[in-house]
Amino acid sequence: MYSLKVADFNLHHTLSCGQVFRWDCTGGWWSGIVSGKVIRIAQEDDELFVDSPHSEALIRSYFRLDDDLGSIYASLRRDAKLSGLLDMYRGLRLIRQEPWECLVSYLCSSNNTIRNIRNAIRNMSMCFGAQISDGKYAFPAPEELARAECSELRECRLGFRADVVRATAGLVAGGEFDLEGLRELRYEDAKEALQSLKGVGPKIADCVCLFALDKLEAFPVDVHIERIMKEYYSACRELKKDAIGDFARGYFGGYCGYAQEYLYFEEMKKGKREADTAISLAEDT
DNA sequence: CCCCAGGTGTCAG
DNA sequence: CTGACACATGGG
Repeated sequence: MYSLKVADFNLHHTLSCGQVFRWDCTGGWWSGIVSGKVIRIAQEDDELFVDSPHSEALIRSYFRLDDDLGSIYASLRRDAKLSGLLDMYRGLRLIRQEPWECLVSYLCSSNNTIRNIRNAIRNMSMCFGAQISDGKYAFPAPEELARAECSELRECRLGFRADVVRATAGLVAGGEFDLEGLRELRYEDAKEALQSLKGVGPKIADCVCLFALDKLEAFPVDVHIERIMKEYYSACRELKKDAIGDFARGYFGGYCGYAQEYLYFEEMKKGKREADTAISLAEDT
């Protein structure tokens, strides 16, 4: 167990905003699995308490604690809407995910719910990943998923996504697709390369670029982002998803990926508030 | 039994 | 190039 001082960091926002799928919070402590090792972590004010075999350097890299949020915020304050979100969710940071787990996670995201995505990832890890400790499993390597039968992946509740996950695992395990190498490419080239994979379109490619490949100018546009962008920015009213991403890059600039995360978190919380309201209204009747 | 969920591939027009 | 539709699975 060790601690480290942090500034402009909010652990809870960072892990709750929907960018990662394998973290859980109990009693103020978050626990997750990164690079095959368990991390337990908690925050009190500007101090982070870490219980993990991972080094402090790994933790700092994973949570992007070296990003200068002050200057990123300054570059994003283009309007009152986003500016309000930056203040409301101050300290929310992008996470530097592992490319392979990130790619598979978002392959599972198409036409799916967060809950089902989390279950599929947990099932795959239990079936094909190395056991770390009681009930804890590493995310399976490409070779491990490449060895899986599609029927076994179906049993992990991947649904129609089983085929593309297995095919992608085969390409990455066989060295035919150099996922790690994409980090060296420009954003546009990395995105194009990802889209050559079956099951990867513009949205999933942008997620991998942003969450795992350090392409902070990526702006994934899903149905939620499309909705909130059209609500906040009249220029987006008539635009399609791809054009909304281009608009965001031009409007917010090179750190628009950070803007996307705040907008997504807000839209997610708004949806949850509406659902809670609907429940309480139903209880009233 | 309807609809929807961090989309994408396919196939008419 | 554009729009409609299917796709497994779980939940409202």
